Amino acid sequence: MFDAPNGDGTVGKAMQVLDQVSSFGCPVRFSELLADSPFPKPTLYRLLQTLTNQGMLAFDPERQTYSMGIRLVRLAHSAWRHSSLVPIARPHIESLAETVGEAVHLAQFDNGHVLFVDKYKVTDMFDTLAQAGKIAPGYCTGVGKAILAFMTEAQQNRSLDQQSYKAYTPATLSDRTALVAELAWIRKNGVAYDREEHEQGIISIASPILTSKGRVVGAVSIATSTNRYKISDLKKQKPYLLKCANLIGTEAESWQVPTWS
Amino acid sequence: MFDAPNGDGTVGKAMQVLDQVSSFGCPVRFSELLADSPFPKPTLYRLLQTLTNQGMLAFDPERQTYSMGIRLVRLAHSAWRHSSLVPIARPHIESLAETVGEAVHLAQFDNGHVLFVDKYKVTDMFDTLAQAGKIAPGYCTGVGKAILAFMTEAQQNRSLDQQSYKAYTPATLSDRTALVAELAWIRKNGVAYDREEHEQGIISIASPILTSKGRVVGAVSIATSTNRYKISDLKKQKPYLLKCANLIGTEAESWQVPTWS
DNA sequence: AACTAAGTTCCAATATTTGAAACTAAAATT
DNA sequence: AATTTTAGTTTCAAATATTGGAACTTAGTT
Repeated sequence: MFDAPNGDGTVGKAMQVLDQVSSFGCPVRFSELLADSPFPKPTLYRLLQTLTNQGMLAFDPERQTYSMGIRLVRLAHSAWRHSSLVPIARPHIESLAETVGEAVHLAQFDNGHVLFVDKYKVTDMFDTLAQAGKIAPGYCTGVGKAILAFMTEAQQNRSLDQQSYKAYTPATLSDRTALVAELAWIRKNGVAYDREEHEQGIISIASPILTSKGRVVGAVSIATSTNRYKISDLKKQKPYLLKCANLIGTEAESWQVPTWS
Repeated sequence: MFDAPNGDGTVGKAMQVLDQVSSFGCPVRFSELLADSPFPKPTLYRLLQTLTNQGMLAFDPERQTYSMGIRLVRLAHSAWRHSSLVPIARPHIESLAETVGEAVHLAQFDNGHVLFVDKYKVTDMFDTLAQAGKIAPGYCTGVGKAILAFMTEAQQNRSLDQQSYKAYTPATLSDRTALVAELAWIRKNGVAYDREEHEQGIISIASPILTSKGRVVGAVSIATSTNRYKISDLKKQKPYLLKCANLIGTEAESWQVPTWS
């Protein structure tokens, strides 16, 4: 065996534990973690201790529970400001949202998932923060499909394997074959549509953000609700969307190109 | 030697590297990192590789630079939603901001620094996200002093050692003795004032958030600018501020108590 | 073409991590 | 109150991953 299945040493294991705690989404006990951990008891125990020491996790001694640590917020602030598309994309997203009068999302890809890094909605500017950092599946969102469609074949295969293909709604493309066909269409068409595939009543049109060399670095979407608009209405916004994605792509070029494996 | 000065094993070192990259605040080359790294070349090299593999860092192959990884944004989202005071404090902060008509900040402590986890300003709801995750020094901010004043002696000593005591403005308390005296006063008085100690023209009144057992878990502040108000005006808001801090403290009690060492 | 600096790999010495088992503390049950 | 069960913590020798000096390979200069 060469090229271990995953996990680089102790650090890799520690990150796996972080993910696990994060996946619980609420303070969690040692034994709950142990129950579905690949690690033996003392190993998990020490990893948790180390991470807590480091402020990556927080431990509540009264309830004996672990949750995500505050240090992550500081580190992520850095990531968000410097490493994502946000700083470049902000002005373009704002102006697109104002032109079309609907919510605009900016997303990047992280380990098979779509990660929303910014959002702008004309009416309520509220939940920007609540949205940033949120994740959604790749196979059933507009932004997800737009990114998947324009990946290299190797990246795409790897990502398609990571999808759950759970049918969130009747419209969800819930198997790989259907998705692959759709991706081919998207690649030809240039934009992806979400026809209530993730959430009933929510539709969107999404465009990949490409660098001049054709590398996908993220996606922008215009999202709306079915009781306001139909897919055919979104289709009319395509030129604005493409222009926005294009501007971001060009500027991202001369800035920074993140890597996903 | 027993009990190493800091750093738990490989994971600790990896986190140190993350911090270092974060402190650059922009994409950074291997050699720049190496220049002020305590680690020898191959060690640093491998840590960077591991972290990049894990998505905690992003590597731009064209420019050969590292920056913070997108995975952190996902992890921090979790932290922000579940482990901070934000979910409990939100409504109270909003209502305080509306009562007093000024910007209200919510902060927690992270490794000697003040970490802003939420902000509410009546007029512009814009930069909530831009603010969350931001850090500021402990010794020269209202929230920082409020938290320091109410720590246990052990925590306080540890934190006082971590301050830089840099004089940001003429009003900055730029040595430990002066700060200790001020903290004693704050402890007696119940609230801390920032008299343009961090930023010229910005003043604030801050209250610690205490649990019923007297444990500090964060701080709230009302901040304003000197061309609108004076410290004596802020003093009048003290009862509202205390009430808000108190409500948050009580609710935080029955929720979750994070640990800082 | 020769030189320099930046980035990458080797490999034996070394320090860390590992996990079965033993132990302790706290609940739950008799 | 005594006993059993469960959850959390520690031990320690064996197994393993990490370490870093030095050598090597690129890429960029002069």
